[in-house]
Amino acid sequence: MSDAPRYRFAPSPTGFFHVGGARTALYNWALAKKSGGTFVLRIEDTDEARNQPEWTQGIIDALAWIGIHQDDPTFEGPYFQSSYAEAHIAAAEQLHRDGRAYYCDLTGEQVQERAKQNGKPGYDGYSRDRGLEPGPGRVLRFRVPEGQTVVEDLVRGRVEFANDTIEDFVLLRGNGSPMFLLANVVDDVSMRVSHVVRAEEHLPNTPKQQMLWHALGHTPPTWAHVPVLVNEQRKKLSKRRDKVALEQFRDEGYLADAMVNYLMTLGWAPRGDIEIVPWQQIQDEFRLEDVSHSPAFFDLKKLASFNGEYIRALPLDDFIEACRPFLTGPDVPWTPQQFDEEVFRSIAPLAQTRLVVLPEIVALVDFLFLDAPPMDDAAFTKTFASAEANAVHTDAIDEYTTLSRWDHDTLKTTLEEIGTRHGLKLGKAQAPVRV
RNA sequence: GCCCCCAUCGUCUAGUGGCCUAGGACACCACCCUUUCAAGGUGGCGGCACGGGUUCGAAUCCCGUUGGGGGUGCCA
Repeated sequence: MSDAPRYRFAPSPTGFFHVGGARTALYNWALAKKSGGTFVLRIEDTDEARNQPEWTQGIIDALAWIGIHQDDPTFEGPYFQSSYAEAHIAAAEQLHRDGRAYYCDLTGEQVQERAKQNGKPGYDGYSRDRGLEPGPGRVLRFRVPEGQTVVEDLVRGRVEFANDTIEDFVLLRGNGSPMFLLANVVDDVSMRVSHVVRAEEHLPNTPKQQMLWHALGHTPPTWAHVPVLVNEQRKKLSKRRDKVALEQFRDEGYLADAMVNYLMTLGWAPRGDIEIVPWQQIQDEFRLEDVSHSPAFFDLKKLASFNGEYIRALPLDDFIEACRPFLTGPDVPWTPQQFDEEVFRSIAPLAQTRLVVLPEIVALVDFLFLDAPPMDDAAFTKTFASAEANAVHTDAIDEYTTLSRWDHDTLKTTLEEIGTRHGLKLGKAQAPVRV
């Protein structure tokens, strides 16, 4: 058995891939790659019914987009948590036999009632010593030991929890099915996970998992809880309020490299003063110990800036290929007959410095393929407010129509002359023509 | 309520007791370049939450306050 580190990445199948999850995946991936270890993908849901194949495929596709490929030797999985229920239950029963867990017949309501009477929230350990046997409706609870639990966290350091603040949590539901916490630990043990790198929101349940590791007779993994990504209100990014689906960024014309680079600068920074760096450098330099402790605001503006830089840095052919989906899709305003690949090719270098996201390419080049391209009404009204502007425009149409040579210099000289005739300098004269 | 985490420009960060008059990036502003818009160049604005310690010396260590966030399910 190899002792190379094994990093597990465990998203739940929610129908889309969260940008925060993407960053965590990238952390795990960089570490696995750098160490010669393994990236273990586990689809996290104990309920078989919720595992939709297309959602799993969505996760795999999204991972592939950001460079985490299923066919890479570093990649292992996907595993489905729901298919290991038997092992989870067996582990729970073992815990019961060992006296580390006990059955309880209180319903959720009864637990709450007792809590109210006690003046203390949570389960009070009512059935600890009642020696109940398993039975329908009875849950199996973990017997939290006395003392304290110390979590050694790679990004946060030493975190202490007093065990008496942790209630005897449920391992098996009344219907016998395993809870996520248990399932997680059992799977981590059997998949020989050595490093658990996940979002900070999981820190409070880490002592529970750690106790389970010990109770099951194993040494807990190395923990690392990375800060969450937040919105402008400093709240954790959520699907309801915020744009968080990685797939959406992909579809809206963000480059994967830009996205990856940007995500990695949230909570971490490469050495030196340059933030835009190749993945290889990120992979080499990334360390969990250097990850920031505080939440990071996901800034669309900065992402846009990164994207623009990455677009500009693309070799021409790559740029053209990157634009293609947005030039030939069903939403494009021109017909395939109107679109001219060669014409596009010649103007592409000019367009390349003007894009923030790829779909903007359409509005930039549509006048080349359309008889009547959409106009900016505001700009039109403003520009054509003066008589001179209208005159320049009319003259330009006349003269451009009969021009012998249609090139940069001739066009410019002609327009300059027209402008002079109407008392306008080139800067002003060209405006109506451009509009 | 209880538990846990966090705190450097508006934002993302560098900084691990003297290299800090706190560096970079995004955003913003100005100027340059320019036939437009961009791109590019130059410059500017702007920050160590507060109060106590420790130390010859603190953004950096300790304590407290305040503020923010997360967790507290027979969800994952």
